[in-house]
Amino acid sequence: MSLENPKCNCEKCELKSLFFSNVSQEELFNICEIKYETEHRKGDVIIKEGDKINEFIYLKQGLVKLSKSTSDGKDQIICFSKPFDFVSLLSVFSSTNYNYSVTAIEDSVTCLLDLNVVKRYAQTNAMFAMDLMTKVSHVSDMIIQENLEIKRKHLKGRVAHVLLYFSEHVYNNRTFELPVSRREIAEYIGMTTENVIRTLSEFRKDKIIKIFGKYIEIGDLKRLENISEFG
Amino acid sequence: MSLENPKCNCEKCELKSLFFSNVSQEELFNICEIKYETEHRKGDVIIKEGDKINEFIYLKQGLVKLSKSTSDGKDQIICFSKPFDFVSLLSVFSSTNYNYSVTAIEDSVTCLLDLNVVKRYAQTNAMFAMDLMTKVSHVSDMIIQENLEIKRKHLKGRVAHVLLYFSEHVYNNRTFELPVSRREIAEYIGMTTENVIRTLSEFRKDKIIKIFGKYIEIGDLKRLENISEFG
DNA sequence: CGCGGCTTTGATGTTCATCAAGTAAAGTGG
DNA sequence: CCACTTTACTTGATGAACATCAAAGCCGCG
Repeated sequence: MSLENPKCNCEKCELKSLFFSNVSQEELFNICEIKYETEHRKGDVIIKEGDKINEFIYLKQGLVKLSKSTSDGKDQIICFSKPFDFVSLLSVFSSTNYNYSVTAIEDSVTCLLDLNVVKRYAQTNAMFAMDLMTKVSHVSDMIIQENLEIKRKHLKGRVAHVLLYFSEHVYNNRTFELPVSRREIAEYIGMTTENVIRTLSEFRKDKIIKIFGKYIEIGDLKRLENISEFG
Repeated sequence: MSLENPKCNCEKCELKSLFFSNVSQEELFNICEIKYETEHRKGDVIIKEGDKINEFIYLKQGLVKLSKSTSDGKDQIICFSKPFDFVSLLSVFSSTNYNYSVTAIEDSVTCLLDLNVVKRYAQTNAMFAMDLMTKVSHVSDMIIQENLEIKRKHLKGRVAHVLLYFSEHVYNNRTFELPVSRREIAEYIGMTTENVIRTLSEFRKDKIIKIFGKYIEIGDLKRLENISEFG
């Protein structure tokens, strides 16, 4: 183990403060020693549904989608995930194989650790295990809440919800570039592509949003929030 | 601490083998010392949405539903839970308050442990923490998978799915008593009560099931499975 | 340049929610 | 125990929401 290992800059990584806070400097070095940082272009598949889980992957930079393909060849999008939402965490401790795919929807950087090493540390360092659990629990909860929220809304409310999600939760901006296609929005909210497009056009006609291809500008935030809540 | 404590029969409890396997006999006695076993009648609310989380509750016997009420006063059912599916586990490690309610849909028995004590053990016993995490992770995964499954189906497929769920997953029998009302099925699959009833009636007319009030007998399993998969 | 995928709009039909109205069952208070 | 109220269940009629089908324009890419 070399302290000069160029890969080994984890002690500066934001990850440390998030869930390695109970891992000693020395342990961290050991974990870093076997880590791989990988860059992914928009569209790259990072994890393929069905693959064996051998690693502990987390998203350092970018944006990804979790999805699952149905028996009739279509895709369902489970959620979108930002850095530190630990995309690979979900099945990691309960399955041997991934039961969904992870795809970059923006250029992204992942950090890959050997799962067995992480597990070994978790089995000996209880505080670390607890931090992991809190994270797993929180991420799962978010997904379940979000799904309930979408489920109770109609088409317009769902589309409005997604726009607000990207605007507020991902980009913190009234103007942003949609990282997903209309079809992907449809796959996320469980409606057809055509109806997503029709709804966006309608919002545009009603001057609630402006559309420039992939770019969206929210013009009337209150109305959009109202549609999301009651529409 | 008394070994003759009448409450203290945890060492015989099935729970032990499930996720206290890495807890020593002595630790188990300490945990048992502060446990409360409670009986609930069908319909009783065990956990109320919004309540502070002070305890670690698990289902020892019976059947419950997890639900959440929407802003417009209706209910959404998140999942049904059998013993050892650890109903209170979900939010316990990520929130201070429950964000759903738990209600007995059959006469049930819960076991209540002090959350702080459980947490304290988890923070010192890494193997115990890992077992907990595996459980949390697995339960969450099941809920997410199940929701995706329902989402991709139409009315008939969803109703068929629910019938098969109770028949195969809960009762292991072609004949069973529905533990939920038609309205609750509707709240679970995200359709209206009327349409759930209509679909059940249709299945009856097509001789796929027999209905005697709450009792259901699956007559044509293959057709029901087919409807669940493709209908 | 042409191909495939993404986007858009319109027309049409299906699926489902809503409204209405009635029966059955189950709980409630005298 | 019975009248009363409420809740669950059931069916039909109607209209709204949404999927499907079709056709055309657009854009990026080999």
